[in-house]
Amino acid sequence: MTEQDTFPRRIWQIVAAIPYGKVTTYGDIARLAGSPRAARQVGGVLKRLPAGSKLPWHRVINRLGEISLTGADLDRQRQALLAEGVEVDHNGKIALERYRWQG
DNA sequence: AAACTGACTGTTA
DNA sequence: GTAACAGCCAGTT
Repeated sequence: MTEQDTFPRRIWQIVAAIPYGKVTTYGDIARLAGSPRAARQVGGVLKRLPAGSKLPWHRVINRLGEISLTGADLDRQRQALLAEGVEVDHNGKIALERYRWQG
């Protein structure tokens, strides 16, 4: 097996496992990936996703239950979440206790 | 190799 | 409720 075990690959695998209609946080993904202090790097991986990726990156939000993106990007993520039934207010705030995914 | 960057988080005030 | 700071650590220059 020539498969490498790189940080981005672990992140991609975890994000791919977030169920439809659920969300999780950067910190939780980092913890599941085995680098509990690498929440920032999780954001870095998602930011650099290959164009055309089918990963549900929009299901990842911050620990306060808010979308971390701004401007047009925030709006895109909000629309993607609304489209799968996640309630997001106009500021990008989500009821984390209600939609949180526990891997 | 070294410096810089940042889709984060916890603490402090 | 806000804002400022300091750790954090993998990717990019």
